[in-house]
Amino acid sequence: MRLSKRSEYGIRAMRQLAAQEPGQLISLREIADKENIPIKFLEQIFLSLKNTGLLHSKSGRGGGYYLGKPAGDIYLGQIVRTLDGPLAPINCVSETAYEPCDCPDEDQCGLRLIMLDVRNAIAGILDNASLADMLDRLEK
Amino acid sequence: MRLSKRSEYGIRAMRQLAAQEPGQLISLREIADKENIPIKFLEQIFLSLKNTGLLHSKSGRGGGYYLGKPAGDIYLGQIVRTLDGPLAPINCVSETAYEPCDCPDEDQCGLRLIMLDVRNAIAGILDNASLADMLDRLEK
DNA sequence: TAAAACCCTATAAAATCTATAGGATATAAG
DNA sequence: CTTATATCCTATAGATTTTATAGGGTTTTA
Repeated sequence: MRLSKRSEYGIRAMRQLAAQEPGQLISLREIADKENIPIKFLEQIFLSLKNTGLLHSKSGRGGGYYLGKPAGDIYLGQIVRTLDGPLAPINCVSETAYEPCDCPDEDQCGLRLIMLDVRNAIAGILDNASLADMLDRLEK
Repeated sequence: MRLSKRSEYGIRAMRQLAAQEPGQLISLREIADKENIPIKFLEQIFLSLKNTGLLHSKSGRGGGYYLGKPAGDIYLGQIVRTLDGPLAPINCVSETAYEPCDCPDEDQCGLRLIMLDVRNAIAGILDNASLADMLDRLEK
């Protein structure tokens, strides 16, 4: 039930961007240094986040990254799904990557129903926790 | 956020035992056949479950496995922790494998607080879902 | 035109997960 | 008392995933 380094790094990096004035750029190097993340690994992570629109960038000298949406509209669930794949513990309870399992009746499989609860609980938290929320909790 | 095959197999196998009359033995072979689990892999899984007391066994001809406790007292949380390790997404929110992270103040780290919610949600479900509950849900 | 930044793909290195192998030990039946 | 059947236990192979690095290309600004 682990959060990968990939996601952890991604979230921490996004938090740096969220703490910035909206639209303000930060370079990869600066974020990697501040958060102690291997820079080339973070580059890959940012590439994925760009592809799903959570991040924008500006190339060239003086360039950098900035959030694709207001920090209040970026939820950890989106970040984790982008970087780690589905939140669901097993595919037969996934919203984004559903695949049938081979139990005879999915609606009567106790294991599946419990894992569905787990999925819903995880998604309920991560899909309601925005980067802005994360910063707020920090300030309290 | 995935449940390993190891845990899935373990839970499914334990469910077979839970469906039995209390104290009734089933052999490894029979369970592996019924649940379509590689027998030698299941053997390893059972070894771990025996070590944590969730399973007992009887050697020799006519031997087999049976639950170490009533099905109502064996919770999925225990099985998953035994087979997959801690439920927590990151170690700094783990009850069973706590390790400090390197944020300056853990009580003010928004990421940690959210992951703590996630851990508590997962544990809240899996530590309250027994094998007996799982069978009940099946019958409804 | 040179420096600094992002862009993108490939690959290496490490770790983890899944599965198999094989012999040791225990028990019951014949 | 021997054989068949089962668990016990450790080692290791094979596959996959995760983490990290490499390296060259493109864009932009000074």
